[in-house]
Amino acid sequence: MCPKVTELHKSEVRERIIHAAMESFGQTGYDKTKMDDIAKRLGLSKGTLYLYFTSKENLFLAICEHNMEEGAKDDSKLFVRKENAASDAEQIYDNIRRRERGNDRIILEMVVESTRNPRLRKAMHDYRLKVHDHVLQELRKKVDEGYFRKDVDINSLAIAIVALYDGLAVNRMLGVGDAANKKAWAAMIKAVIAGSS
Amino acid sequence: MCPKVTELHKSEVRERIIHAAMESFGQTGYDKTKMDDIAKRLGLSKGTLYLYFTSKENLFLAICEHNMEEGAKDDSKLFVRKENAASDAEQIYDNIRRRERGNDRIILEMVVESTRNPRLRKAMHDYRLKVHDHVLQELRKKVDEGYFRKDVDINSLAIAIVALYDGLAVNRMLGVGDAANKKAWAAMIKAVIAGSS
Amino acid sequence: MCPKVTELHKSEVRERIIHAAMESFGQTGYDKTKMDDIAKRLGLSKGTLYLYFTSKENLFLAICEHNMEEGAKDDSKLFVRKENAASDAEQIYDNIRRRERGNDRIILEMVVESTRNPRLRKAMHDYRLKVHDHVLQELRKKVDEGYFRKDVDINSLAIAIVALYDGLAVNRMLGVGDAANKKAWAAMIKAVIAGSS
Amino acid sequence: MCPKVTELHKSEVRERIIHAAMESFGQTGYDKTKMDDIAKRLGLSKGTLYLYFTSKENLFLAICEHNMEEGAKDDSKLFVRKENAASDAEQIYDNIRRRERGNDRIILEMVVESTRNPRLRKAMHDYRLKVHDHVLQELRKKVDEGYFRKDVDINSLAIAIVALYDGLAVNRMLGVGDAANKKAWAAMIKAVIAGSS
DNA sequence: GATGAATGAGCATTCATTCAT
DNA sequence: TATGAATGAATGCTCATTCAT
Repeated sequence: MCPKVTELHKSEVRERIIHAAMESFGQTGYDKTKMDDIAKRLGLSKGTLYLYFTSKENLFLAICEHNMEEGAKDDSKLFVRKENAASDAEQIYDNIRRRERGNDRIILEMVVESTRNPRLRKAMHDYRLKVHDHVLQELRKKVDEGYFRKDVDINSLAIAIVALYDGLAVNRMLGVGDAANKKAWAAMIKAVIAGSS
Repeated sequence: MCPKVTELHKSEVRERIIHAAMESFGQTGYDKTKMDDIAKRLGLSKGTLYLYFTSKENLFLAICEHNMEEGAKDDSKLFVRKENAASDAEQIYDNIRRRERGNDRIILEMVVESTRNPRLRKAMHDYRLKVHDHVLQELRKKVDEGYFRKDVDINSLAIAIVALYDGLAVNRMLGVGDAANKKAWAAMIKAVIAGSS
Repeated sequence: MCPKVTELHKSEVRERIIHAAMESFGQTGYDKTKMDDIAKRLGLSKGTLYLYFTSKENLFLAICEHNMEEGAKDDSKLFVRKENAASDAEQIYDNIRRRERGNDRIILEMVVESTRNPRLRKAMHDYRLKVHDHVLQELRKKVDEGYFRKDVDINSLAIAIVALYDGLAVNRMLGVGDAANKKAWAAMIKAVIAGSS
Repeated sequence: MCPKVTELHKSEVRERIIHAAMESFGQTGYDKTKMDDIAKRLGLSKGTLYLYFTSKENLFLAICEHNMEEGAKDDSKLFVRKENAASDAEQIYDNIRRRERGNDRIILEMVVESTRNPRLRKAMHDYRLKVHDHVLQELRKKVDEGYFRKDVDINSLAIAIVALYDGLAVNRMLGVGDAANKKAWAAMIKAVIAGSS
């Protein structure tokens, strides 16, 4: 009778499932996570999950899309001031980290899975291009503002910066401490800025 | 009957299994790969695999160790000449790529899996440190040779360079073309060299 | 609030459910039909079905009983005139067909199910005897009227005629065209009449 | 190493599974029969069934095909002597009954299922035509031998005789005693013979 | 050593049924 | 009365692992 309440409720539950599933998939991995684990985490029954997602795979894909939508909303600045590039860089690192706290593992799984699932592959590839573009715009500003030389290949640099960030995620998963990673990020960014100015 | 022949044979078969399993795991993923797939790839029977490896998991771990031993043997140079840093960098990228041709996916899986398997985690963490160290030595030479300034944080740079490489592997898995990745690598390395000299 | 209206309404809805269920069961089969399918067919909710029938099985049994009540009401003539037995027979075939249009499948299911459900078994067995009896009365008239010889085993003939009709239903389900079935019916009846006169 | 032994064994097990499944499906019905029931009946594990049949449905179809092959092998005479048509007919009824002892239910299920499964539908329709043809040949002989009049529509009669038999199977399932069915069959056949001579 | 038939625990998914609203 | 979200028992199917040959 009151569609709004129902709709609200439905999308709330959907959201809750996505979050629980993200945690489960993140901790246990996609294949080893049982639908029942996710349900129990929520105090729901297995059957309920299937009211919201038609299959385990679709639940996973929904998570991927959710993650990417969250990411796409984000248009935070990358560089702030030239003057103190290093501490600026560290802050950027912290910002990105904070946004995706705890998602490292599931993102890696998404990457691996995307090599086998065309739908996911397209979504992630598109998103990747979007991220590249976002960084590229930031770099372009640096060029426009005269901080970077005009002959710098900012396109390639954008790709590399994103890759650097991803690589540090790999490091974290391998047990490399976050302090060391942050320093590595800052050192690299600093060197790049120095080399590009 | 000659034990040496038998031993030789055993380790040859072991090796073959490892390679077949690497291909299967790489293409299909650890969980989705069936022991039977690997056996068929070799023209062997499932049962035979269990004569060489006590479980699927141990086969996977053997692959990880194998990969890391292969990597550890490698002591190729990273930087050659300062003069043409960019093309030098491109060549390095190609060299690494050639060594691990097709292993991207399985390495990512190894990373993910390592977050859940202590034994694998330790092995990979140790290996990672070894790789960092290898790059660090190369950078130290640059400092010693006077190409890099002494105040450069080569430790962090080493970590970042390795991360950059890993991040480009992620890129490749997401469908970013290898040419773009190579350019990104070269641009970054070039900028770092410029900024560190 | 007027109980009569409510009662009327209740039995109307009950009737509608029975019809929708008959269609669903007929098309999809008892086991493969979901309560939800029936509900949707009626624009009702699943829960409502349970206000009228305590279980899927009871709904099915209600259908069976409904079908048999409908059949029991029927006291149409079987034979009309001796003179034109064949066309008479064809007309009879058409009449029966018209009465149970589209119910072939569900009746077969009812038969099969009756072998497992005592309550249904009894109901259908009783009904069968009633049908046999109905045909028997018709045959008896023929004997009385002198069309059939007195030594004819009309009891067995009645059973056989009903069986013949059922067997043609099986034929229809197997894709034997209705024209061929009708001709078969007519030929048999004609031969029987000829042989019994 | 010894394919014959293996092949023999495999087809023996296949056969055993088919028989066990026929019993289970016959007793419990297709949908209500669990793969586990069939396995237990054989002292096998569920998994083994799947070594021989890729799915429950395919096992069912294999049974159908098996039944029809068995039926197709059969080329027993229908009519023997004109002189004592009735007892002859009773013997025929017994013969058919003996051949398919206990298969009534599963055959009915096959009929019902065939209306939903194209592959099964075609197989059963083809088989039905074969049976019609078989009876037709027998009737043709009667015409040739001069027992039946030439103007008898033996084609339709063939269809009707087969239908009559099927209808009696329905009777049996509804609890009509076999003695009564046999008498019905004999009475009808006798009347037909009388009416066709 | 090698095989591959057999196993059975494990899991995704379905759906009749319930019940709070 | 009617709803439909939630339930959870039920079941088809998979696949790592074992073991008799």
